[in-house]
Amino acid sequence: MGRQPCCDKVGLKKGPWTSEEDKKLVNFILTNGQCCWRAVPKLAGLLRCGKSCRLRWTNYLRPDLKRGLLSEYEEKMVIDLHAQLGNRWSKIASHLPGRTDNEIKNHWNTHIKKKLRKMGIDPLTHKPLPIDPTNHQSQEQPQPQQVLEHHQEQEQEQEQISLACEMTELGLSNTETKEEEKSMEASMLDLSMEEVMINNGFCTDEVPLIEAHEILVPCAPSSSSSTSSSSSSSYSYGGSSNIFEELGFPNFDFSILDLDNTNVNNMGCFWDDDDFTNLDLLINCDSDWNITVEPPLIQYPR
DNA sequence: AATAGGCCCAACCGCCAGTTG
DNA sequence: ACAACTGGCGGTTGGGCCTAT
Repeated sequence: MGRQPCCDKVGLKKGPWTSEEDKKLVNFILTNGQCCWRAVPKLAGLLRCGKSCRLRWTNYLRPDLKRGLLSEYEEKMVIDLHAQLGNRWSKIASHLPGRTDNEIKNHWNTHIKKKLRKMGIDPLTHKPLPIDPTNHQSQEQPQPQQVLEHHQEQEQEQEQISLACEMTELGLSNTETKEEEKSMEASMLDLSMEEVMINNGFCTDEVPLIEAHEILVPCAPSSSSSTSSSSSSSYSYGGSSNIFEELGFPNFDFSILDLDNTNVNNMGCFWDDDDFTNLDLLINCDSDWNITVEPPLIQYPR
């Protein structure tokens, strides 16, 4: 017997999500939590495949997502992690709080790959590209000495980044400002050579991934907007630090969550019974969404 | 102003691993 | 052990936006 499709595709909508659909999905998940995705579209009144709902939520609607381009610091981390993990985007994303695998994959394919090639580095192997003898005069192609120098720079950077990765593991990531990044780099440089040596053999597979409760969710609009820039996307909700705001939900301040509480973990705690008081605050307030909150149907363990 | 081409990213597809009965 | 099923992952693509001509 063959594998069944993930959902009954007849009559299902495909393509870009409308804000109305987003509202329905967000409303449903805020009310009921993340449950069996297969059931979500039916229960939420969406003509979508469950998989599509899950993707939309995880890649776009999740309130803990950072928006905007990756900062230089994040980019370095991605490069370093890619060198160690390869195209395991979800693993890489797990080291960058607020970033999705899809986002990182896209950024890699559109920006970083090109950047590395331009610098004479093979994005697949992270080693200097072989010099094309037929094109050695090319301006694009760096001279061997340049490549070597750059590679040395890269190695130095990677040492720093490895340390940064470790700090991320410790929950010290999520620097929001250039100043913080700089001070972090500075403090990284203060670490002993011994630590640096240890980190040369750093392997992310050998260390636990960052736990959800270790992720500090920014309350204020992310400064990523500053890094994200001018060229920030003009897509429907692009550039916003808060999708709820964009969708017409009142601004959701994550500071209402007690981040020091060990029970608190990113979204997990979000759905705890105690936090529905906060959700009430969020959902019951005036908005043209006319959201009516019913008691959570089922609390699904995550 | 028109348009062709490139860029970017949200979303889809197909496969795989894990879970359940 | 096996089939059925779900969730998750990585690769790919379609279409809107941007820019150069």
